[in-house]
Amino acid sequence: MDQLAVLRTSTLQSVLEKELEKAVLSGELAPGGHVNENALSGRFGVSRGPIREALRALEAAGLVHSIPNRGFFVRRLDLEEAAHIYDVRAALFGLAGETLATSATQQVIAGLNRHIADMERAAEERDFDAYYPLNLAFHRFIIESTGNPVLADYYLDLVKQMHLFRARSLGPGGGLAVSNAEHREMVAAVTRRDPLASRQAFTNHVIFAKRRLLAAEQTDTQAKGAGSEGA
Amino acid sequence: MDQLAVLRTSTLQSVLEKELEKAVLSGELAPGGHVNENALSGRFGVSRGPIREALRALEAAGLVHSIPNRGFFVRRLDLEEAAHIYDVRAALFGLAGETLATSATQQVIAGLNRHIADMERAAEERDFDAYYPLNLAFHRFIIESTGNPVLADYYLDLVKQMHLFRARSLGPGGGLAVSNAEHREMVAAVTRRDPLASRQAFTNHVIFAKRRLLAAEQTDTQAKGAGSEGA
DNA sequence: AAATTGTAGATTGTTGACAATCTGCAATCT
DNA sequence: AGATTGCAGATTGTCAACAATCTACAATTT
Repeated sequence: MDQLAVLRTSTLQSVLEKELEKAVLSGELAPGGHVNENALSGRFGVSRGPIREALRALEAAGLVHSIPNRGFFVRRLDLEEAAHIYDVRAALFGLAGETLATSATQQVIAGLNRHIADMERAAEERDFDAYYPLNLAFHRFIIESTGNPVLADYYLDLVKQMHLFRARSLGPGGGLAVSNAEHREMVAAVTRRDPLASRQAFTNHVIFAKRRLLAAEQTDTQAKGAGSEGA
Repeated sequence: MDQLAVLRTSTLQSVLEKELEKAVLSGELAPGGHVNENALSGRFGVSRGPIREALRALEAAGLVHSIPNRGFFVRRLDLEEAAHIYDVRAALFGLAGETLATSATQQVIAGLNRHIADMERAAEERDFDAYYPLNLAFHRFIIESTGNPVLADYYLDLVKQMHLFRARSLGPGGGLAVSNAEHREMVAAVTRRDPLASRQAFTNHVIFAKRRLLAAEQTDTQAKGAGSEGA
């Protein structure tokens, strides 16, 4: 029974798309780099047709772009584009906050608190490797709890695109404890059933992340050449 | 010189995509209907390969969807999906309003007023056929004046998807004078350089349109239920 | 007569091949 | 020497054909 459902959704096309997306997001296909159709064709054991279809889909998702007669290239984000993405993300996340404050079930609120507890534990233990995926899961849980698939699709798309930015500045160096304080304020507003405050808290959470990125980038370009950050 | 630039961007792929999009949005390919690849192949004089690539792009844009071994179908929106789209559109339009209030040049503000004047003239003359494209142009001008291409892309995409909703309820019957009052409030807030009020006015403009649609749909289904209930 | 099975036609999914274009390098010219 | 031209290899854009799958209708069975 389950196998049938899997087969019906897990078609070659969707598998290819996921696989190519993984290759792009993992950095295996370097940002700005050229995508060789033949190489992919050989690697996945399919002809170029399906590969090109999958690449068209990734193009629409903003992960690659194509130049006529030159082929596909992995998209590379500069700081300006990253800032634009953050602004749109902030607006969408604000909508998520407003929506949750008006319509979240007790179950969802419990879920939010559970996620926060997980993250706080990781933060206390200084477990940076664990924190990042937890944070991602938290955002994903939020956006999918809104019950608005359009919102979820667009938001997750933006998060994906963000991975194409050269520096992952928001990673370990970012504000870990800061972030958690923001998280608590978000959940508090939702629990309080205050749509306006919730929207603001959710929007701010992304805007603050944007500012942290811009600030880090600023100091980075000032001291260009010195990558003294502990990797 | 200009010709070269045209050739460089106007590739077969992009032309096909635009042409297919037009066919979908004009209703020539009926919502919910099956898309026959062979027919399109013959009609445009190209093989199925490029057609399928273009369809994959339209799929990512939410205009068609595919079912394995059955092919592509023109997407059909139900009321719930339309409502979700409106909510996201409202959030994005709100961001546009906030952005314009903080960073619009005098030139942009002049442009806004010019658009509004055009629409008011059409409204006074009860020229409904002229009003609709003017309104579209107004929205397009706004979203492109923000200087945020990510925002513009996503917003225009949502507007496109909206065309797939069965009823164009917001057309002539909608609030024409009402809409214009909202427009004036939007531009006033931008001119006043009030980001908060501007965001609210822009968001409301879309939310009110959503409510008008829902209300129209409500009375529509009531009337249907009272009458003959067959199809 | 209703349901089931089988078959023919149509449609999609995928492939391999060919023409057009681009890239990099060597040979040529000023 | 430096710049230009021409060629060879690689890569993309497109096509036509084949296999797999689906749909619709007729024949068969109960």
